[in-house]
Amino acid sequence: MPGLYIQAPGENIGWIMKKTLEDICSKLQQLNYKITPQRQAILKTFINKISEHLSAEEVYTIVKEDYPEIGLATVYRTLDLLVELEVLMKINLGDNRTRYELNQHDSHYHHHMICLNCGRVQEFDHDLLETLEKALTQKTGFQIIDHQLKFFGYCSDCKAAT
Amino acid sequence: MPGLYIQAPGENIGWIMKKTLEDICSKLQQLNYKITPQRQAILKTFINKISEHLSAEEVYTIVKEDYPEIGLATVYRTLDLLVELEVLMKINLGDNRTRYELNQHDSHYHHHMICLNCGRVQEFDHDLLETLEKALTQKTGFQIIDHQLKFFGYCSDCKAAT
DNA sequence: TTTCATGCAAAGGTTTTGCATACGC
DNA sequence: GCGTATGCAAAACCTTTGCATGAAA
Repeated sequence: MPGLYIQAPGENIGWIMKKTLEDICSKLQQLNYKITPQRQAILKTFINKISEHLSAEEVYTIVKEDYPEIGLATVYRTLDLLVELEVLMKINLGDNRTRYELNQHDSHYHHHMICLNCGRVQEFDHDLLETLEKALTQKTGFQIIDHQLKFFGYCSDCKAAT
Repeated sequence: MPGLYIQAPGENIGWIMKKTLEDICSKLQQLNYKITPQRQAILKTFINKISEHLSAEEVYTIVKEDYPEIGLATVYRTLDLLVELEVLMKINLGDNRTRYELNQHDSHYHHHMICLNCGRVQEFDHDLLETLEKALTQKTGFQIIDHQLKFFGYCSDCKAAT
């Protein structure tokens, strides 16, 4: 079976299909974007670091290890492009900088739990929201394409420490 | 009955109790913060503009009308203080700037629907999420204090226009 | 060869900070 | 009067842009 498989964090709800580097590159190619080593290096960063929430600066630092001549502007331009192509999505964790994450079309229900004490970000996948979305569409006529859900609170470790 | 009452936007689910300026000022006073005209002016901005999502610059512009000598740094410092005191909460609408909103403890279930076409932000209150939160706490031990939920899609107007 | 992508540096925008002054209590 | 809050200006960040060069197709 083709594709990289990752396990959903937090709980054992099965396996989620992920795009490979080749899939994304052929998408770029079809749209007449060039496959440069910089773009590949940035893509690899996300594919290797799945379920992280990287800022542009963090991507820059990671990519610089393998590709020291890359410029920060290229990182920003590539991230913008990948968001445009829906390969990545922007998220915000409240620290005044945009963060990026692989856009998992297959795991649409992807939420963050942010600990107010230690700052740890956990993920949680759940499809219960589907009911809420249906009710919302019925009542308001708003057609939902995507969502972002953040829970703020205290993680089990911090709760235990008090 | 004391308190300012506002109607929940989007649908007619009743009236929600809101904090008055006096309530918040007495909270400041109790914590030994000084009641300055600048702080009052900023608070009034949020109380008068309920259900808006103001950036620091927007607050600055509005307050300047009544209080032209105010500085932008004061606005930032006051907003930080009010977030600290849980009078306001930070939200992010994806436009690279922090926005602030009255923290409605009583209407905990407060979500945003952001139109990908026209950028309109509607609000939606719903308590269905309670079930999801309970399931999440049971499974992960994460104690939820607050949440932010964003739906991205197309509002009824934009959907009709296509 | 043509066109697009890159790197650098500068500029733009938002948010924070240092410090002397002003003001609430 | 004491101690905090303010205004101003500068600095610190994050992000975008212009332009000459370099590399992909």
